[in-house]
Amino acid sequence: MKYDFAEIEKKWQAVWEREKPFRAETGSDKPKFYGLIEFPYPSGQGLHVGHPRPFTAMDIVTRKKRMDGYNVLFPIGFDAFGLPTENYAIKNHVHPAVVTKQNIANFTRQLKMLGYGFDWDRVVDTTDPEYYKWTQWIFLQLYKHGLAYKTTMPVNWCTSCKCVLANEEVVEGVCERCGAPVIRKEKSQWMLKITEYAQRLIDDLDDVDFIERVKTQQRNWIGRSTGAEVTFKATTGDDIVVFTTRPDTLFGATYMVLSPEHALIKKWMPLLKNAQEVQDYQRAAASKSDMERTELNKEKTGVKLDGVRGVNPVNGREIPIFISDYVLATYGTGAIMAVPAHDDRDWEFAKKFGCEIIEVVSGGEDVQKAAFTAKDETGIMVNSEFLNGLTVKDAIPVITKWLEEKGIGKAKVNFKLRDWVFSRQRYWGEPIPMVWCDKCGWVPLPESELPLKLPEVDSYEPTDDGESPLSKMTDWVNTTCPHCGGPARRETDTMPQWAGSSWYFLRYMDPHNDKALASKEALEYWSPVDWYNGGMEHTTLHLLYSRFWHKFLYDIGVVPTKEPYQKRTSHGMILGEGGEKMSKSRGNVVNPDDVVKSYGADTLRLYIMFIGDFEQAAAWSDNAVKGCKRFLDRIWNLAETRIDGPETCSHANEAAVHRTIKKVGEDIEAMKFNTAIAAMMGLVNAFYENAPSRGDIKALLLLLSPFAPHIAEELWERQGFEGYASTSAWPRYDESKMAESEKEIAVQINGKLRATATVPVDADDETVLAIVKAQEKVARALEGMEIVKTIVIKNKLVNLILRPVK
RNA sequence: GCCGGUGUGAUGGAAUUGGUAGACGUGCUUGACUCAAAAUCAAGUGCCGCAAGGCGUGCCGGUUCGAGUCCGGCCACCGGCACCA
Repeated sequence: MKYDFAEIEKKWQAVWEREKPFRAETGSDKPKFYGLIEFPYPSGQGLHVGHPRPFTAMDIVTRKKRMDGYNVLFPIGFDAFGLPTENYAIKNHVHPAVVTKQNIANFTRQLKMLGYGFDWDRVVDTTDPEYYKWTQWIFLQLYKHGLAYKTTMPVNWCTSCKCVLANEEVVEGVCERCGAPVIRKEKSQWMLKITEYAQRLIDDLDDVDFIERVKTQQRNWIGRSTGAEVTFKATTGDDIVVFTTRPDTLFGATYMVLSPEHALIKKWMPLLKNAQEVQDYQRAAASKSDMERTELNKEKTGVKLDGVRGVNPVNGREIPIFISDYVLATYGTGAIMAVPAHDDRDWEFAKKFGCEIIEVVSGGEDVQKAAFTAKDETGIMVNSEFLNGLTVKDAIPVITKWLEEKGIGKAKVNFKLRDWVFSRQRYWGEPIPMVWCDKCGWVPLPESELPLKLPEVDSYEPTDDGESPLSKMTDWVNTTCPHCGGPARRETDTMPQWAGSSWYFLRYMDPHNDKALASKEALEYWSPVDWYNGGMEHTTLHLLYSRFWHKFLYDIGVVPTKEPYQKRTSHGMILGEGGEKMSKSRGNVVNPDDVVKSYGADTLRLYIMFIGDFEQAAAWSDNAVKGCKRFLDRIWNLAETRIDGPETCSHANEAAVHRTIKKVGEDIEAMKFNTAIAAMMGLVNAFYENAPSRGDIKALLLLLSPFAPHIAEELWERQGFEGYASTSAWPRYDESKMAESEKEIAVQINGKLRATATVPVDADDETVLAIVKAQEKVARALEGMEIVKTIVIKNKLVNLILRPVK
């Protein structure tokens, strides 16, 4: 019979549906393993071939863990709030909830078609009120602990989505999602104080097993820098506080720069002789978009304040004050001391505006020609009174202590991370459970009133004035104040897409609980997630946000661990056939439905893991898919009919079987799925040379089971083995059975490969040398030569160093 | 500019602690089966050379009996951050 993958896959999927062999059991005595993948956004296009890569990888890992005797939680759900659904709803006049339902049904069909061992009883959907009740609950806790606040500030505004964005969602000045330009807009927004957790979000990376590039990317994004805050006096008597990472260069500060938005400028305006010029500059800076500010990151501009000067506190020198947009209002204190001799940006500005450049660190080139910025021991302090002669490294603590003693400065740490803008002016998101009362201000909804459900509306379009569509729903908006009972209005903005995904992994632990986001028992049992695989694009978004929420939940005693995820890995993208990104416009999108139809789910699973290094991007190849199908066909041919005999390995294949068991097991743990499959292919090739015994086949089917579960199960049944392959124990290997009796070793002469020799394994050096020297090629090379040195590496090689006999 | 990653046959990619470079797959060549093709099975396939032999892991140099792997110096490409003081 032919390998009828369609029939076989249907058959076993029905068995899994009925018998639920992949259900997780909270509280089991077995050791637990929680494997997590990023839950998909159920788009209208359905699953993309990019999805099966991480999904199959974690399916393999968890299937193996199950076979190793673990109680495995491998859940799935849907991150279903979001703009594409809402936009589709607007265009087609369907309710987003209806669209979401259809899309989830389609995704579910596709995921089941691929044979993943999810626990389907634990599916979560972020748009389900029973789910977002708890998202809202977490928001209320954040509010009650002072970590959610509403404020008016300039925010990122996507001109196409008509919606504010978090800093993390702006990439090179454009919207991360739609690519439209982002402008600055003053809006009143809910904010979450992620900055309060900045230090811990860095520190606790030391305790988790994340791949290095994830850790560094998070550290870079949080952007910690240490230095000092120093108070300069202005000639008006005002204090100007600056932040610097180089307090050692204080004696070289020859001017100051304030950001155009700095508060003191307004106060000084009447004193300025060039007030008009200053105001013009402020206006010009304000109208620049993010794009212009970053892209035009070239020529420095600025205006000198005419009428006010600063005083350098270390030497009492009066220095000019400028305003310039190269100083950011949102970082540090929005003001700097400029040390042109030792900072590239200050140097450039000083050259253009003719400011004095004073060297205070020697060891570089002429500071009139370029700034000398080295921070290490190469520089020695000069022109700096009591710091002279010290290295930069030694000078920093000395000057910091001095500033503290004089009361004009102190050590200070700054972060690039900004608070999280948490409001969106859209319909399809969680309503923010807050009420505005003219008498009481912002009042949180009582927890008993959760979930605050989205109202039914007719139109989901954001309003032209940038308000949420909910603002038009007067019935819903107008309410009573939970505090005083007077008339009040609901918050009409909704939460960002990232809200629901910030805690979903907790809900999986206890998805049907209506008393808490999850029971204490479930949280204690399953926490933390043991292994979380996901995309690099979520490193500064989802991963950072969910770590923040989890730390907060830990602080208020809800969750038992400081960190949500013990291990984080990341997969490379699947590219189109030509190595380009798959996209509808390029027409190179591969649909998993088509592949399954032509080759079957097992072939797709195998191919997507065999395609290359899991962490590296890989290009799809229709031809190479066939190789994986061939491999399964070859296994089918070997095992289609029952092989009788004892369930032990055949003599001829024993070593190969044991080596493959070891290799496949280790490779799965190391995410080297491609070489695991290569090893199995090698074993099958060996079986074509030496017919496999019943035991040989049994081992192969068990190894294959996590990768290609349907065919493995079918052949397992045909062979008449007990139970199911997918719930059997992972095979064991025996090192002593892996060794072969003979080994081919390399024979080098003067370090160059000249021959190979077959020697008994672990033979002593004399035996090996005797065999090697007896070889014709070696004997010929030895003529007229003497051996100067002999190197023998057991079971690997012999190297003879020769020179002519004199 | 800073941080991280990658560079290996026609091609996707393999190579423990430095120890036979190119596993496994694709493609290609040849043979078997077939009226024929596909499929399948078998053999071959880094480059130059009839051969002996020589040359080969982005480039230059070094350490070593021996370097894809270690050290120094470059180049190219990919990703992240970017006027963060």
